[in-house]
Amino acid sequence: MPELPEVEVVRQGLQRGVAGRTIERVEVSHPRAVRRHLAGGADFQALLAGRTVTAALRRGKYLWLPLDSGDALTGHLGMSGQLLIVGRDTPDQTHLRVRFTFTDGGRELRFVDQRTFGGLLVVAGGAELPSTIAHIARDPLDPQFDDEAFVARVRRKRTGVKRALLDQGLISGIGNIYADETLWRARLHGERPTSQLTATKARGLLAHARCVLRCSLQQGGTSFDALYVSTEGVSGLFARSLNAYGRAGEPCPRCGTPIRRESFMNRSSFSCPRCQVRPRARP
DNA sequence: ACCCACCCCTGGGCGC
DNA sequence: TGCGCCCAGGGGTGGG
Repeated sequence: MPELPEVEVVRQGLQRGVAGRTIERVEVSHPRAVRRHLAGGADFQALLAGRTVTAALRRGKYLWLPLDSGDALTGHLGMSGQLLIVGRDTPDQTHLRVRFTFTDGGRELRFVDQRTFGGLLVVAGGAELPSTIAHIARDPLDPQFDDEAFVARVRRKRTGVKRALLDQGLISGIGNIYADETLWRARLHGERPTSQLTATKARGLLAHARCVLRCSLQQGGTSFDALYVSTEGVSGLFARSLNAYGRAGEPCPRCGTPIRRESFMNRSSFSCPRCQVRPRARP
């Protein structure tokens, strides 16, 4: 569910609400939430108790909290994960999976996840960059993102533009919503072969992606329902600014042609049939 | 290197 | 009210 803007909003909430605090106790109430911590839930809890969180960092859609031990509490929200910072007297959420209490007696951190596609793990020595995330590219809002390297790599690929935008090893943080919004802005169909992009077009694509991500971040991300919220339980407002995603049958805000929905990798793609002409040849 | 199907889950919406 | 479908912002895997 959450893509870069949503995850970044959560990161900012963690930085404000958890960084500098010392974990007292960890309760794992659903083993699936820590399935990627191969040593098991008891080990997960033991590695965290008494540790101080030093920061809240993000790469793409992954988050991590560096610890004073040099390890990193690492997480991915999957489709429905939430990290909520709530008072101790807040009733347990239906899908509460992991609870963290802190030695200062203040608000708890709770990992709540309806579909359990998300998960947490402690990566040994991963404070700088957890090894489990090392294969993820930088995101386009990262100051160290290398534009020209991206342009060269994307043009070398033999695939469609949408697949490239969703390739977290090439450019991270973009999911189905922001891929469709980026393509709508760039007037490109997602099946357009990346090899046909001129360097100028590729730079433009990147600029459109940045624009969409920044704009969404400013509005707190996209929330279709209560499944995506910040650490404070607040929904984002970017859904009202979507031009293509989820708008099948509604007029294209640019030309009025009804937005089409197409099947794509067992999901959906939304685009304007007039502004975003489907290429004839396959990638 | 890439593509596809399929896996992991729960729940909301819809037609019947 | 119930049932069976389809759908949903994620990634990972294994076979072709």
